[in-house]
Amino acid sequence: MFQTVEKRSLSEAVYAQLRDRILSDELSAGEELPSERVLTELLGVNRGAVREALKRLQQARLIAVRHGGATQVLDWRREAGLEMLPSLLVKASGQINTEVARGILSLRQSLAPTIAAAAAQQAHSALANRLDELLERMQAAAADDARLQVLALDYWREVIDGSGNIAYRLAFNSLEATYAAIRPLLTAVMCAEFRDIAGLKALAQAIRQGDSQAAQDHAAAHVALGGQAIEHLLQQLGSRQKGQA
Amino acid sequence: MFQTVEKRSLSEAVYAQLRDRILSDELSAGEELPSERVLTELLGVNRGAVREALKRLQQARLIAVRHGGATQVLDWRREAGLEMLPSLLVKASGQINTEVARGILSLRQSLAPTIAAAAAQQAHSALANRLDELLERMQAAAADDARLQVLALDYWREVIDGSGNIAYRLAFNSLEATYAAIRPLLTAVMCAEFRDIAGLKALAQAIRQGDSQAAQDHAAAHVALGGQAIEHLLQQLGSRQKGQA
DNA sequence: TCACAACAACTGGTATGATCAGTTGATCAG
DNA sequence: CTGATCAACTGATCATACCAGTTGTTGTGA
Repeated sequence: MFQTVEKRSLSEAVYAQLRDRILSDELSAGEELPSERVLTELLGVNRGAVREALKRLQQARLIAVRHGGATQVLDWRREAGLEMLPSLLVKASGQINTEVARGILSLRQSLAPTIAAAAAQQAHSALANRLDELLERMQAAAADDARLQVLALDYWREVIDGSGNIAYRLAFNSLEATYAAIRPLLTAVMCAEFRDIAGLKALAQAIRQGDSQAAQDHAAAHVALGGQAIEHLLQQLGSRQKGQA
Repeated sequence: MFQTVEKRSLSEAVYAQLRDRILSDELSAGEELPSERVLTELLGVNRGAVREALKRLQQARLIAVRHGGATQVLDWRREAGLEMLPSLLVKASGQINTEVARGILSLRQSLAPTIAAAAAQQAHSALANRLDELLERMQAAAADDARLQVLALDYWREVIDGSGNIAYRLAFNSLEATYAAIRPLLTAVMCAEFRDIAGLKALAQAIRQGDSQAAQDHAAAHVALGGQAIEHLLQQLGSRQKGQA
């Protein structure tokens, strides 16, 4: 019903503005940013706020700052990390970039089976027990798609933890942050996947038995459900946006 | 022969110190950071430097800052993205975290075949031509492992671009930044993979023919070379570090 | 003419101190 | 016990210095 109101600091606003200009190629790679003092005047904020925003851009590998020299825009396609996905997926205008969405889907469908297989190989009953518990909670909430979505994410988090691979975990974190940017949309579209509790149950069973091949197959089949649903939506979106243009 | 000397700004030093403390669990999730004014005194730098460092930590999803409230340390295992891999791989002490290294290897060996398959499906002759050109350059530099390494990375960058998937690209960028942190080591250890120009040639051929299955297989076989070499090294490292402890 | 030192005019980096603004918990009236 | 008030935190913003590195120009000497 209620949602926390968004409050944005100045430096965050500056960061978001510059980030979006860079990601939309309005500021292209190699281009030099105005000096901090000029930005201060252009944006009407304090130099500290500008510098804080620049530090964030630097952390995101979107710009390169050199003491005494000009600040350059980097090639985000070559330098940026997965944490930029949310900003790439939903453009500054609010529209969804279907190409990016397809890419994310593909990454997801590639990683999920691998992770499931690794989890089956590493962890067995302890993990499977936790998964079974989650599955019970999912069945109890079978009517509430939003709740199912949360539990499904918890489920995958457990599987990833079970794989013992921190790299998978970090990649998943970035993906999850991306989902969060369009959560309401996903809740509606991907319910076919959330409701496939049977698929997750089969996966848990495969993990319990340490059968990594079965785990891989069940994971692939499960995430394909959401993948198909989204692909269907993207095709609608694509033709609609094309129709508008 | 020569390498650029590293110059570190105050805010960067503060960032690095706090980041390492968080990633090493010295500062654990949920814990509250001292206030900015206190940090200023503890670290002996001005408040601006502290704030800039905190902004970077915030961008990296390592801390949560609330206006008026205390700044909390987040659970990096749950929040951080792939861009933290370099700092996780090589600990503050300089030692390599073998568990993280294995995770990275696994991620790499999972993604490479998928990406190769996608590239074969999407792009054909144009990409294959660029790859062939790179392969010629690799053959010309066959004696220079460091040069081969650079060209191999260029090769994969082309393949990823050919796949048209920006998510793969961003993940690759993070991985590449991780490699950069231990480049000299990799040059020595992974030369078996860099020298497998024949494998990359077979992959290029599969891409030209649009044979995604063959591309997937060749990619898997190729990256397995480096994977085995590193796994071998990690086992040595593991037993040596265990011997020291 | 050609190095090259010196300098001016940028650039970002650091420092200080004040003030605004949100949070928290204690206190006190109702 | 509820809810307003207030003091004491917290981070956020601001203005103004000055330090430090880079860059291009300018003038000097060989």
